[in-house]
Amino acid sequence: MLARLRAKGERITTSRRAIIELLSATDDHLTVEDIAARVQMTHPEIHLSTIYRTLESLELWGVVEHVHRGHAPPIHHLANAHPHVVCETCGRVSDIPIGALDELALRLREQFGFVLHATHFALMGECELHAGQEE
Amino acid sequence: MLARLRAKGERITTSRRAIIELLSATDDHLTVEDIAARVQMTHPEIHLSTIYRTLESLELWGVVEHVHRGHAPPIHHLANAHPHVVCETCGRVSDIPIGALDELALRLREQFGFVLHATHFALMGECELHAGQEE
DNA sequence: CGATAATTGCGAATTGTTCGCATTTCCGAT
DNA sequence: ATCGGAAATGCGAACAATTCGCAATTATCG
Repeated sequence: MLARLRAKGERITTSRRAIIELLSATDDHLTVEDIAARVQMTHPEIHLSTIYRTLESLELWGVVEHVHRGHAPPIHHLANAHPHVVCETCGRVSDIPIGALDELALRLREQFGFVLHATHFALMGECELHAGQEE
Repeated sequence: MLARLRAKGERITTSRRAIIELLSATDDHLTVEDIAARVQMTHPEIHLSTIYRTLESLELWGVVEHVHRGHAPPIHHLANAHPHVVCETCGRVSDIPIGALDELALRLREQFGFVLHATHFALMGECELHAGQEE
């Protein structure tokens, strides 16, 4: 993976390595703050703004993606496109299968010419534990 | 509409009246900043923080809703639940039919027990003019 | 190694939103 | 009509998340 970046002619720096390793090691859905906290456990010198910039670069290179979750800050993970659902009550993020939005995407494209980016936002609602409550 | 609020025992104030009138008069998708600018044309004394609080109240009472749009600030409109799509390139917001997400909602509920709030976030992607470009 | 362009650390600036609090306003009871 | 008290407002300060400018550092190439 680092090799892939090197092949692209990008530099391998401490923060890039640290963030890629962190995201590779977990399936969690991490906010920038989460990432900073964990990266800084081993590399306290890595500044928050560097994390923002690193994530931005990694995203540009297709290594990382982020997902918007309404009121909550976005989450980041290795590029591995699948849609997400977020419970508006407890904040839990769950993955849903790749393809779950295909039918919708097709319909939007045919009827409105709109090309859905199904992984760049979360579907919001209530998980089974909180269904029925309001936000 | 104002009568409906009065019936609920809520007070009718200048900012509440102004915001309801503004939102009733347009189909646009307005950010808080848009709302402030327009309301303040006729009521310059209405403070931005009042607009936030008024929108919060109106939302609590089911008169107004807001929709999240990823990077862009949320938009507000009279409660009139239907889903939205947002072009990530030009920012344009379009309404899509009530029910366009029903099938998806049903499937999420059956398979994951997840109750979709189909109008509390926008579907992101590219409109017909910008399809193919990246964010 | 040494040059050089990319990247970082850092703090300050921005943006969007919330809060505390003194003052004002709404509205039901007088 | 007007009074009293709760509710809402205006205001500025506080906050949170993110971006920026810039000097110092560092990864890579020759």
